[in-house]
Amino acid sequence: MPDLDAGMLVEDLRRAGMRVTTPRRVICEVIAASHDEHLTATEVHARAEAMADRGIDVSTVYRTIEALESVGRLHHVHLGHGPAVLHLSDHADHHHLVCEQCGRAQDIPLEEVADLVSHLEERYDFVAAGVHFALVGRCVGHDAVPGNSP
Amino acid sequence: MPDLDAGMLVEDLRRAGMRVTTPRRVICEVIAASHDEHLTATEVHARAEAMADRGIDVSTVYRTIEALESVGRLHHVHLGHGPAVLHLSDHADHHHLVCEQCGRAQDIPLEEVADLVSHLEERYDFVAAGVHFALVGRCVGHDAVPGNSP
DNA sequence: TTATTTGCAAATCGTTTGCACGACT
DNA sequence: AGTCGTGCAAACGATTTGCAAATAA
Repeated sequence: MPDLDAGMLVEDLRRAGMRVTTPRRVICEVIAASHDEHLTATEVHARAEAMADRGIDVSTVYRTIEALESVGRLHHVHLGHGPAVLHLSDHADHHHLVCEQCGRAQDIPLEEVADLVSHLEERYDFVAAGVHFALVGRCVGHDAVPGNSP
Repeated sequence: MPDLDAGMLVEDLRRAGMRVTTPRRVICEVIAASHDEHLTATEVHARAEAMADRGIDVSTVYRTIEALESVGRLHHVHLGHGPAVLHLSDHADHHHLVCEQCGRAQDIPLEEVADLVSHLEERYDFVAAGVHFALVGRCVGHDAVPGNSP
């Protein structure tokens, strides 16, 4: 099941004239299997190394991510502080509520913000990128008066 | 005119039991004078050094930013890729449209998103932090079909 | 005086790059 | 065969930290 998607990613690379190598295949596998998780490059790297017999370099992961992005299959977003997280374009059916305390990102469906986004695009001559929307705050568990941090 | 705000920042630090030093005074000066610009820590550092007679270390800038944040006077947000940008809390009357091409951030007034935000807060048990809202995309000049980057 | 801050230098984290070797097509 | 991708190591920018000397309270 995850294999199907990985194949599509790989195909897209090939179609774009790029080469299909073992590291790339593995990385596509990992990314395809992640579905709507919010993996970071480092996490992809870890899983790829775990999955492959041979070691894979982080730079290769970044370069493959770049390749997949150039083909329009993938996006990376900087939610809140930490590292960037990846999203498959076809899973880009949500936005994020990011907790600045625990860093967790809760997904919110597209429709919730669709009206606002199209309004803003029209009003400000702007083209929103798929998943690149984040509202930062605190989830209830971490609710606190701003400025009263421990 | 910028002096007034700087004084308030400094006062808040003092009130919180923190010490008021020359570097801090200068940094507050710079931040207060920046109003609704989106300064990065590095830019604050540059301006502070330019303004002071003595050199000021970046780490001092970061620590002062942290101090001002702990007092609730300041926030820093990661808009798009690059470094974090600062916002005075009382200038937190806007959100951002961030162009992923040129990195520029256009302000959008609070009211534009107020309804959505309160809706999301209610629906998802979430407390939004003032300015921490960013919609990433491309401004018209940089409009392009995703995946067709040069 | 005495706890805080400072500056400096070094460490960290995420990401990028140069380069010679190895592998797709 | 020739180009493109790889690993490695080193460079990078942003941010953080340890520590001894300087300073506000």
